[in-house]
Amino acid sequence: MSKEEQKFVAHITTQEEDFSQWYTDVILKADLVDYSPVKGFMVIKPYGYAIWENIQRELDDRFRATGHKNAYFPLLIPESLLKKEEEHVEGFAPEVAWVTHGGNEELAEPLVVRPTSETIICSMYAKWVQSYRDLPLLYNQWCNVVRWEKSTRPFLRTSEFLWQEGHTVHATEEEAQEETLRMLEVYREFAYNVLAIPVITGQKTEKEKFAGALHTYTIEALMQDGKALQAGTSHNLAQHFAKVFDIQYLDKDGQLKYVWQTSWGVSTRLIGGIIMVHGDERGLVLPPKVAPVQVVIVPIAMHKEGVLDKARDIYDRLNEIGLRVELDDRDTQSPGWKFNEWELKGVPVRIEIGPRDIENDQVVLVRRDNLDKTFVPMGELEDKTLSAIDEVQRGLLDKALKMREDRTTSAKDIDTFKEGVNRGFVKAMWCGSNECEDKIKEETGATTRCIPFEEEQIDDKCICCGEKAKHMVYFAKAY
RNA sequence: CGGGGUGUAGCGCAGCUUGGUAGCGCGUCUCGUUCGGGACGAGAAGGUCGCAGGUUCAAGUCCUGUCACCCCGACCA
Repeated sequence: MSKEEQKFVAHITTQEEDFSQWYTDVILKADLVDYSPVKGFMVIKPYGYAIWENIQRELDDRFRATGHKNAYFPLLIPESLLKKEEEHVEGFAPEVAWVTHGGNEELAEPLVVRPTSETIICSMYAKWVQSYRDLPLLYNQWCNVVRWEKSTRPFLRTSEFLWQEGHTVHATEEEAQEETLRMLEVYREFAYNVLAIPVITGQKTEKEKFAGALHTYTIEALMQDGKALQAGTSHNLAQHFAKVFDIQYLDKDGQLKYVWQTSWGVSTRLIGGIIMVHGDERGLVLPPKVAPVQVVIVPIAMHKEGVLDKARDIYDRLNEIGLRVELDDRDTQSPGWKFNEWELKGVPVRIEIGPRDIENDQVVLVRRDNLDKTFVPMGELEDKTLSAIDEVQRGLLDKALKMREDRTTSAKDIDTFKEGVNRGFVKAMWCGSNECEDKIKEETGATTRCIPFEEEQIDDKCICCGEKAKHMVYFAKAY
């Protein structure tokens, strides 16, 4: 590493030294978030929020394409509604925020700030669903939820977070199961193609499933420090909520029947995932598809005749073809300073334009993922920039795939297992018992991430108790 | 909620042991020179030392309490 680089990276803790601190340094210095006066609540600043907006747009398109409509349900839920489904209350009661007063009046019934909206939505669905002709209802909402967390970290776990929650009701069990898996696949495809994050898909164990669900499915991503991040979940709620909220419809055959339900969600936690999968020692590295700024233009010696005009011309041409471009024409910062700052902010492509380039009718193009520099003839500006954007997106995915592969092992014995979970995912056999799951967690710090859809036969015995194995499971330490 | 750490100018820190009128670097503002990987000179602005009590002639410094943040666990998206 050169002296200059050392000087720069000295501002950020290295990943190797302390990954958590690196994460905190990066999100603050890249201007994604700031701490608010309320414990556990973060301000998402414009640059961070723009990432979320891009995630929203990409996902929302996919939700619409699969027949869903957006709606909005209230923030506050009466205590009695939350308490209707037994497992659900038990799961969420310890972390809900209560509203007990309206103005100066104490409320007759306390309200909770939604930790998730199954209950209030079900109470409405009970009114809206009468006939099989009303089904299915395929609604989604973008909103905030509050869970009173004991320890918080920006994006990964905050007391309030932004998310989307899809809530659907169906006439049949099969339809609900199809929907559950359809949306999981939407998440998987989105993570892979948009966030450049390859995820493992599979089913959660009984212990790890959503409070009130029959089955929970998950997408699990691996971070560069070897810890797993649950990046999205899709639940088959069966008729658990339908029965307590009395959501029934009159079927073709004249019979009154309960609906079958699903719910699914991803949150601003995804932003934490992007940072920890792609980031490097110079800061953020953003996948072009969600980067708030895809191309930054840095003029060199911009006070000189023609430089700024040329830079504006480049800006217009790239803007014209639909790229998110920014021209950094601040006269308070030197070019070198700007290079470092935009790298810290993870902008996928940088274009430099100076007197020398103008003379040669070219620009300098630099990729953020590998810092490769190329000279691009002015006539090929649009083509070469677009292909560079594609290459960065592809490059990040390839790198993430390789990282996950390097950090995934399989284990037949507990020692190999322990080594493996210090590096990443471990594939191992499991007998299916809660006891073994607990014991493994206690001894190794690793939890079951999921029972993947594609299981391998690593062994025929449970890694913990040695009894006959039921499933191959992905284990990891998790966020 | 347990263990550890930190709160002093916008940011990063020193000062605290041994109480005596608050400092450094970066950034900011003005002017000039610069501009191809964190430029340089000159001048200037900016702090009730996290908050609340207490001890003292005197508290950033000592004592008590409290709040917040960070890290590691437990719990959870």
